[in-house]
Amino acid sequence: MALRPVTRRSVADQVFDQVLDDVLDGELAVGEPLPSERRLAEVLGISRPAVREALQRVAQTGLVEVRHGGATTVRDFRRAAGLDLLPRLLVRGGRLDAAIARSVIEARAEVGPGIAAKAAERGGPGLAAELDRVVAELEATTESIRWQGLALDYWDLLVDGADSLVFRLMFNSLRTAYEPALPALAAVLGAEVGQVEPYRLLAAAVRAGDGATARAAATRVLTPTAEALLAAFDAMEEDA
Amino acid sequence: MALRPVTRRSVADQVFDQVLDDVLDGELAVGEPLPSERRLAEVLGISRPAVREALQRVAQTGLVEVRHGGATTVRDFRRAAGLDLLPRLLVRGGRLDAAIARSVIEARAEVGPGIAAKAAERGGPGLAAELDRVVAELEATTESIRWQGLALDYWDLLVDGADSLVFRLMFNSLRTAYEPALPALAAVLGAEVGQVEPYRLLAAAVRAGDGATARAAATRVLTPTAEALLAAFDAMEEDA
DNA sequence: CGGGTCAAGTGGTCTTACCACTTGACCACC
DNA sequence: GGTGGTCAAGTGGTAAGACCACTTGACCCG
Repeated sequence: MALRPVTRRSVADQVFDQVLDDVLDGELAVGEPLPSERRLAEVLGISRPAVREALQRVAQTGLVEVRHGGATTVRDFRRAAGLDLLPRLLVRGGRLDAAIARSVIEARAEVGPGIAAKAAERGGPGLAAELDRVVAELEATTESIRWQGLALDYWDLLVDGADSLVFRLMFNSLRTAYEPALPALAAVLGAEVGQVEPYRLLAAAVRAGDGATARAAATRVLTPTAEALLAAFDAMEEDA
Repeated sequence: MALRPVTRRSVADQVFDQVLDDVLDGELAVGEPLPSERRLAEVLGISRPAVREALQRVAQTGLVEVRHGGATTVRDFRRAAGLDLLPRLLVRGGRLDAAIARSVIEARAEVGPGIAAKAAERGGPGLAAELDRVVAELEATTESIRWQGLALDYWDLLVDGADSLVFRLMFNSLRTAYEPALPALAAVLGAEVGQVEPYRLLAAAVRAGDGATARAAATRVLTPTAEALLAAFDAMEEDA
């Protein structure tokens, strides 16, 4: 009996999602005014405070601008939104957006090695020991989803070791986007299970405090999954 | 007569800021429950919907978790927050946080070259032409603040050229954090005004479509300001 | 001790009313 | 012709009070 947590979404949550989707889909053009709060409340059959909660949250993400006395208008999310919007963009309507996913992989390949280098310079043997522990678990794991989860933990440790709040926040945003898609990705990445060696080498570079080597090792950690995922996306698009 | 826009902050905004600050300052420990919405409304002398708007927004940033029927509790923002929180962290209480600023500079140095490389590979001569236009303006500018503003525009173009949504969103978040501090930074960076050459070389690399050269050129663009800022922060801390 | 019950407290929602602000039309006045 | 004042309509901002839905923990029972 496989039970899944029951989800109860508040009305404000639902409105929030609806407005977000409409803006991201372009159904609401940039500069266009939204219906008034009263009108939205009436049309949606909910109270005005509920509408307000949703709109205020949308405003905080930068997708709309609400002006006292004036209309609430749609903004260009490509200009105004921050990285926190990524999870919403990556998986839309329950489906992965291949273009965005490619962009995520690119960014990962670009930023990851830098994090590894900083971690090597600052983490010390304590970090290396923790990494080794995860490596040991990786080695003993055959299940794909769990394997990917451990890989994420591994990077979590590296980000901690890099001791940079900006990288930490970036990682959090990326992880939040990545995690919901993990089961789907794990299916594609099944082949990678077992390639523990790059992770071991990276941990060794961290232990040695060797930033340059860690940087190169990180690239070797990231490249296989990047290539597998990109190939999978290409195949997906040919299907469509 | 130097007029500045009048700012009217809603009560929900003020509560939002207060709670955010209390959490970031650690006045509210992780795991600790917040007062109930009714209690907050009473203590602050405002209505409950106003409190709710604020708390829902705080929850969206990941700093607290609100559970129906249970208490609203503080979360560890280092684990839960995304990059959108950066502006709030960088400047706290009207003052720049040196540690965070260092982290921003680090990240910029790490990510910037990658963006430049992608832009060179994908931007084409059209992008190069736009960059050259900004370079010409840079050359003609002696005022420090305006110079920094143009530098930001230059990077904005590069990010567009890189054609990566993730980098775009990262840049937006960083820019939002950077911009309020720009006047203060410009004062420190006054010496850099006039070093247009690196920007010109980077534009040339973009025109040539040479990613590797662009990467190196970007480093040369970023290094001078990075060093100047780091030195300034060190001096700041000695004062204190 | 396991399990059911219940009351208290909390967040979720609705309704209604009023305040503050923006907008645009209209109109005097120079 | 343009300047500024006035006003009404519409919008977002706020308040108050009442219920509903849920969690928690104390309590009681078998």
